[in-house]
Amino acid sequence: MSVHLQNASETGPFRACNHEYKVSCETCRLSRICLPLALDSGDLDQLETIIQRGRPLQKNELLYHEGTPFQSLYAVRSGALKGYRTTPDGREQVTGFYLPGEILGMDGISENAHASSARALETAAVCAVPFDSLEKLSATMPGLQRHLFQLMSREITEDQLLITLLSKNTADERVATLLLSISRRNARRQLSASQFRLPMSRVDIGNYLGLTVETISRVFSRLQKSGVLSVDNKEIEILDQEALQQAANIAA
Amino acid sequence: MSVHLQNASETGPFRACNHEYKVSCETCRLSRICLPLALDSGDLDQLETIIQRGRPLQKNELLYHEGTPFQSLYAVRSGALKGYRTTPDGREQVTGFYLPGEILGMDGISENAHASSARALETAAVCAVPFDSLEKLSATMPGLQRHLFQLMSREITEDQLLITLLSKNTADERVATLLLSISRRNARRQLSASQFRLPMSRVDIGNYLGLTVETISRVFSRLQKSGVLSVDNKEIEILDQEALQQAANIAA
DNA sequence: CGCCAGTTTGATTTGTGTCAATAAGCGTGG
DNA sequence: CCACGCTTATTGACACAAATCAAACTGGCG
Repeated sequence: MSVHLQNASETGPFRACNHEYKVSCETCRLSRICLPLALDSGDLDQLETIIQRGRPLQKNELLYHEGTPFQSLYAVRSGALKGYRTTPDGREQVTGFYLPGEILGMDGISENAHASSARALETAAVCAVPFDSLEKLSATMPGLQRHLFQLMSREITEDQLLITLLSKNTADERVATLLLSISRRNARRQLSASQFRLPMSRVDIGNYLGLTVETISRVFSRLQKSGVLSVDNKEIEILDQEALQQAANIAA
Repeated sequence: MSVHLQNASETGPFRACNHEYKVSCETCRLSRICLPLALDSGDLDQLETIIQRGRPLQKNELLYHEGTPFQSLYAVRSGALKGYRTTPDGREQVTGFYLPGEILGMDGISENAHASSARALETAAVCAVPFDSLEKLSATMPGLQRHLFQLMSREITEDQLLITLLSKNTADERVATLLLSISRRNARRQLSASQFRLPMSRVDIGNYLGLTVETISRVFSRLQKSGVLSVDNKEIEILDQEALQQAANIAA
């Protein structure tokens, strides 16, 4: 299946390396869309004390693996990751892509073990937030507690949107919707909404959208031929936002 | 679309009726699988004070509607409900079925408005738990806070399972998986795992599984002909648990 | 008892998967 | 710097599972 089945809790970046990665939430330009959102500077200092930062993950490196003990939530600082589950017959289902400022790992809470795996799609820096500390902290910080509830609730509604997409929409609509989602998330980080590089492969896109690689490729070709997109491998330019939204068929 | 678009917060069962529905978590036989799980009797008393119980919902009655203000989580006491979202083009996507002891409404937390709607599939009794009270309570009751996090986390992993099902499995596998899920949830409530009545229509099943009514009907016929099931409209008997699990293709 | 929503079954169409082959990136080492 | 090999992406021909269209049947409820 893969050569990257190491146990992240033993050999992962947060134990194997003792370098200091001098970054703080306070100076992080993602703080307004990340965990710190909604915290005043006093509370932020407390949060700061529990956050761990390790060496960046290499492309294809595993952050955590399904079944291993759950300890932390993770915030993406740079790069991108994919979340996925392995089906009982050994295939992979990509359940989400995680871009800077986004939080992953919440599916591990219920069983105290990760229900999915996470792998870096490119070199990626990640902050680890030990969940037991976060739990204790959130009991004394109503804003944090609420933010965590909201974060998990948002994940639920986003999963429901994906369920709807998979259940009701055509290949073209699915791809268009994903592109619009990435575009919007880029804009949120002050990046271009119309020009960007996809961090994931066609295989991952197809897997995420319940389609084959070939179909993804065909859809890209079609959208390019009709002048909606300019596609150069992973480099995407949205030429006609309007038309792309049309193609997504109002399922944003 | 529907004649049941009333605003639940104004005309719903928790305001319209002043009857006392004398039930308590302590005497409820669902308490071990519901919210009270993991609470000692002192904490339970506190929880008890915030829970509201209204008159039962009629079949097809709306519990809450997407877009309306979020106030409470709901626990199913009896009957069954479906959760669904309306797509931008007016179709419906069923996102889940809720049986006694199960909690719904968590997708409303992130935006303070319900992201989905919930409708009774049959006469159903429901407990409402005002979320702001629950939040305050959980700040002082670590067990409750943890339980809520776990509940939401479980919802996420279940949504991920549905995503995988929709993305990777055939019609037969999807139907078999749903039947096994309902069977397992019945068993959890001490009911028969092999004989039960489906509370939802074929349309709802198809909608939930991303298939048409006709396909659902054909799958039931096939499973019956091959001796795996006995199907009499909504009355289901699992004749060969083993074979059904086989049909679900290890995607439990 | 009759009506209408819900269900079943059949015939046909279609979007996407599968199989196959070529082409284009990209890292590695000569 | 180019040559090599491997992974990833594109394009085409064909197959198939499920959708669609159509019609008959069933059963619950007024």
